[in-house]
Amino acid sequence: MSTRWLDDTEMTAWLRLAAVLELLPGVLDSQLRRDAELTHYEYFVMAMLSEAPKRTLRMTALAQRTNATLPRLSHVVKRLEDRGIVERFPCPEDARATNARLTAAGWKKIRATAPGHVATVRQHIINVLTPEQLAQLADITGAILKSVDPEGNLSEVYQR
Amino acid sequence: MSTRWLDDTEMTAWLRLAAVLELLPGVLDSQLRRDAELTHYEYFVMAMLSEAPKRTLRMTALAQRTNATLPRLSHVVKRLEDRGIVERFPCPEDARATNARLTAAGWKKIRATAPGHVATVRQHIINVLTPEQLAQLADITGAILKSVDPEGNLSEVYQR
DNA sequence: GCAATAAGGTTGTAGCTACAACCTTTTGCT
DNA sequence: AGCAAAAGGTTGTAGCTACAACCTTATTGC
Repeated sequence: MSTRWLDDTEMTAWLRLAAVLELLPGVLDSQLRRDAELTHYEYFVMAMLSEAPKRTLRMTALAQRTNATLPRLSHVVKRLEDRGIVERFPCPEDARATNARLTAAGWKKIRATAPGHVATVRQHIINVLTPEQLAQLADITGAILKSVDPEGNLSEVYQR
Repeated sequence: MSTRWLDDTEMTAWLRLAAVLELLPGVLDSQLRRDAELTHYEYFVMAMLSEAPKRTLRMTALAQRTNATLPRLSHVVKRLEDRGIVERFPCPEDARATNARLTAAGWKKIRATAPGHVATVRQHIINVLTPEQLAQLADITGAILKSVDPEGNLSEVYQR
């Protein structure tokens, strides 16, 4: 089985994407950690809860929306719970399930934190791209997500 | 200071990019871990060494090319050294510096591992994009890298 | 010349994630 | 009904990364 290697164009695109994968998470994490003692993933969990009805979601649904495994989410939510940012309670309809809800303190915290985070995203992503490039980026990442997560088990943000 | 929030187009592009940041590393890592007991970062270190003259680079240069901090690289190289994949030796020109060199076993290992890794990259990135999108991706990631790493301290893969 | 500072690396450790094991409740089958 | 399998979560732990502290050798300033 002979390998088809990457040509120059393919290699450049891939190397740059790999560099972004390596560097961008650190940039996001360090702003949030400095300004709010949060990781980007923790922020994202709070953001998804804040947009949900009653600021509540089942753990499984929350894991999907944050593109994470359930064990990872479980650990993160426990830490957020210890900090008074979220609370967990059993789901009435299904005794197996657990609901996670953003507390009042958590709601206050994400409202205080969001502006700085959005500014960071603008600074490094939105503002450095043209509107056309932004649309291209949505299409490109949509295609990649479709192949990385074919069954749509995780986030559905890439679905039309 | 009032915040300018993200509109729908901006939000979609960013949510999808964030999902890729979260999911793609795991896909790459698990293929390499399964087939070669390597993380993607370890593979990348080996790849950069394999393309260098004498398969040797100074730690600082290697850290730059792999978009990593020196402490992280130092730990990784130590583990690779324990496995006989790389070797370290003092740099003759500068007594402070350390050189890292890919061993014969390391060279053999990356040659054996590369086809599977390239196939994974093709499957999830290259093959799901058109040639135009690939060029767009290179430009977009280039712009992001320029803002994330303005001084060009790290990788120079984004420079024209 | 010789401190002071910078450059190049290594090491220790806290904290986060992946993976596996486990428990409980629900669903499906017959 | 009753039992097997699936769904929903949690917990334990190994391993990797970030951050800070530290050591050694070069370079700079005066």
